[in-house]
Amino acid sequence: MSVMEDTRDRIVASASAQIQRHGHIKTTVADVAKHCRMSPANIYRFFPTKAALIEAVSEIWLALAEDNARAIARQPSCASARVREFIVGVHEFNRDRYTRNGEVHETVVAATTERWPIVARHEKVLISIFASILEDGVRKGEFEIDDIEGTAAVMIAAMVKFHNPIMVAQYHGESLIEQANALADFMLKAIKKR
Amino acid sequence: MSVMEDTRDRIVASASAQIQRHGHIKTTVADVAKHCRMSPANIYRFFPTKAALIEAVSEIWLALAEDNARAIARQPSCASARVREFIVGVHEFNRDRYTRNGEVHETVVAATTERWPIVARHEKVLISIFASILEDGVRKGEFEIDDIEGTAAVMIAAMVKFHNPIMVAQYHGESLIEQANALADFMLKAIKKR
DNA sequence: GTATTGACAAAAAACGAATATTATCAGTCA
DNA sequence: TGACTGATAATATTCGTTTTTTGTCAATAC
Repeated sequence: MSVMEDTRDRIVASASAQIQRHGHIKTTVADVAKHCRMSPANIYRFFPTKAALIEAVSEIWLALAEDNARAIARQPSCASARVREFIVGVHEFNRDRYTRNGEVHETVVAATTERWPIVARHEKVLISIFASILEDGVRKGEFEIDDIEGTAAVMIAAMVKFHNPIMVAQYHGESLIEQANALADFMLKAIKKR
Repeated sequence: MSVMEDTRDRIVASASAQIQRHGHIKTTVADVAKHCRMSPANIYRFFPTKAALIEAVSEIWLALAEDNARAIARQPSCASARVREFIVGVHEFNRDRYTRNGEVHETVVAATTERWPIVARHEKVLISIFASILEDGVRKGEFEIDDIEGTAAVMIAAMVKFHNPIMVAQYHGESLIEQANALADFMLKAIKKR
């Protein structure tokens, strides 16, 4: 079975490379198959549809964003600093993807627009990572919050302008770092203990 | 000159009606001209391009949203209640336009996506209306805010998920009223005097 | 007997000629 | 003299056709 998983990974890696070059619309199952030296039909033994393949690729890209968020959450700085870093850092991650890897970003935008299941899951993960910062802040007496998960969800919703791939592309890739910092300042007022 | 302004208004009204029926893409300058019983060429005496005409129509629709926002800001309730009403009410206004008048909403979405100048102006107006609520709250000792205009801008940015026409359409017209209320609760914590 | 493929139907996309739309401007009409 | 139009060039869109792509499955190969 390991050989099958290996083949699956090769397909995903090849699809990922193709999409980065040509975008997910121009990338055909036949292209991916050719680069894997197999027939298009064989792809369908591993993925029920082309969409499922693209989804598997997108999942990896979203996981990169989650890794980035987790790295910020685990930093040794105080919780307030990490809240700010999360808001600004996730924005910058998205913006970099837009400017440096347009095809990848476009695929993530499609996933968001068409509301693929992986995106809802991704949002939940981000909320939970952000909640871990809040929880830490509460434990250390930095923050005062009743419902940590609920507050994390509300705060993530307030960050939509800076985190949502559609919005990041919408603002034509311009940096909203100043504004993101201002939002951090504002939101910290709501949770800081005094 | 009043006769010219009158003609201009007739053109805008006719275009508005046509767009509501058929959308701004299917509406042609010839259609609008026919309904005004004039030649297409004459439209161009009043508007340099079709886009300028659509913009004039959109301006009126955005003004309706501003009127709605102003009505909320002027209510006799306390500032906190008006902050909540603003957040929820502007969301509901957008959602209603999406569900009840899809073609109009689609045009506003195009204006937002393509960043027509009127949209930036509209956002500034909303910020200033919202700032008037904040100012009132500060004057009455309800809120404690340093930079009122700046805070208004940040808070409007945090409402993007609920106010931005693209986002409202994106969420498929579903009601985010619960979430909007939760955001109001959260943000009020940041500005309420204690 | 499991992995893989070639052949193929259904659906989608690309293409290109025919048609419609935008926008201009010299000229009419009142 | 100024509001308006008809004729028309440039551009964009539609629509029908061809080609490509997606997805299936019985047949093949290892």
